[in-house]
Amino acid sequence: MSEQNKVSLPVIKRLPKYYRYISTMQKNGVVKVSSSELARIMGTTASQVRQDFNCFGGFGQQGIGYNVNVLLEEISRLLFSENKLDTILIGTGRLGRAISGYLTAEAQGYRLIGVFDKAKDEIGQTICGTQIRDVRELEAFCKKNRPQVAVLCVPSQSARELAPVLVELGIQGFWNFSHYDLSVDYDNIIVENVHLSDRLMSLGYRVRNNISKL
Amino acid sequence: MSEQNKVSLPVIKRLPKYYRYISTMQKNGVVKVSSSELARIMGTTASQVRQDFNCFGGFGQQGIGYNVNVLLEEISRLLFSENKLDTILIGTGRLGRAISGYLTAEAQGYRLIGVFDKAKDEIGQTICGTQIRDVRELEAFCKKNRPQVAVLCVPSQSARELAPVLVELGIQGFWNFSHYDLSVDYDNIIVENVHLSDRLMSLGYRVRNNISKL
DNA sequence: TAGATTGTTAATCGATTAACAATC
DNA sequence: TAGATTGTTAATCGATTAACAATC
Repeated sequence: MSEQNKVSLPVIKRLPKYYRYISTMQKNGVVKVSSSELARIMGTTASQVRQDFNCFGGFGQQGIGYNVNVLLEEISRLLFSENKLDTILIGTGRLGRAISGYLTAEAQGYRLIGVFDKAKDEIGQTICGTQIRDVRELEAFCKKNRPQVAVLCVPSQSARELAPVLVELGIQGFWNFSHYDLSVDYDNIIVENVHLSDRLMSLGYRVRNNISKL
Repeated sequence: MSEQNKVSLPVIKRLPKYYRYISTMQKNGVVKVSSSELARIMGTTASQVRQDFNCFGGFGQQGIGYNVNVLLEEISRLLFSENKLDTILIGTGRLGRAISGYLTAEAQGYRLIGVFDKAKDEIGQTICGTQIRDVRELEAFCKKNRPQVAVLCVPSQSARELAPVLVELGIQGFWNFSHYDLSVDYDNIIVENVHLSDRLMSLGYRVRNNISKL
């Protein structure tokens, strides 16, 4: 995979956006699109569109443009995969429940195989068809089922305690909703942080100071 | 406020992180910190810390470092404000409920003044002490109460329909959980997008291609 | 062939990092 | 005064944008 070295994080983070827009186009029966048209719709530049696609070898035809079906197929191939990522979720509070619903019902490329909490009254309940397990079973469960991804919907102190255990158990990627910054303490793991409170704070700053331009 | 022009978006997005770390320090009784120590703890560089703080005029003392109390006070002053932002939330599905709980209980600087849904069986229910209103009352409610921020926890089609109405009603900032890209269609509004599915897709790409480094 | 549009190289822009003078 | 550490200017780095040759 010499592919990956050329691809910067900003490009990777834009892939889902391309996926969204191109999916819609396909649904609407659009057959072909040029980089400039796509850029116009997405609010970016034609240069960026072409640069981005060329990180992965280039999906277009000179003089013609991009075939929507081909484009969607290539981007789907990049983002998804036949072998889904086995995923566990820890913390079944309101947010945890919302996220497990999403993971079960909508998320492509993931399979939610276990849900954990430490609260006695949560354990045993079923959410989205999965029974909530005692977090004390986590280690045994992971050793047996080898999940690759962990979703953390717990307070930051719990996240801090869970992190070394989960890393040790072979978790490669974290979807982190806690305030704890995993990436500061661990180098070789992959983390997507969703620090909701951070986003809300910077929104507030921007609203009060009227900073709209990205 | 000549302050604001010098401050780039990356800096603004880092403010909450500073706030988190410095709050913890204060709780732990730390009195003084240097840019290099703070950088070490936060996983960044001393240069960046000093540059960031100096966007706002500089909070430190040459030769000494930064006083934790002063630092926290200054950053709090930037992020929060005595006059809270009046906020409405639309969409009371699982995610909407989780977010309204968060807005009511934990979020600083915001006041949740209205919650809306279109489903008959949701309307009239109470979540976190707020009664769910019919989305058809939205216009009248906004004209009367003038909220500044709207939280969108609805599907993208609903978001697309709501956006022009809300902008017209004077909403300045959006916390957008839908897949619809508000910022493409509207220029002068402030949007914090939380595209959960996007983040999950890019996490998957990174896990499968083992791209950990930020 | 002429027009269109990509793939790719070059130029620009902005953010991060390094260096250092100011000063506590 | 010497040591430490900021504030601030300069250098570097990386990402975005522009330009253009290749080619359908």
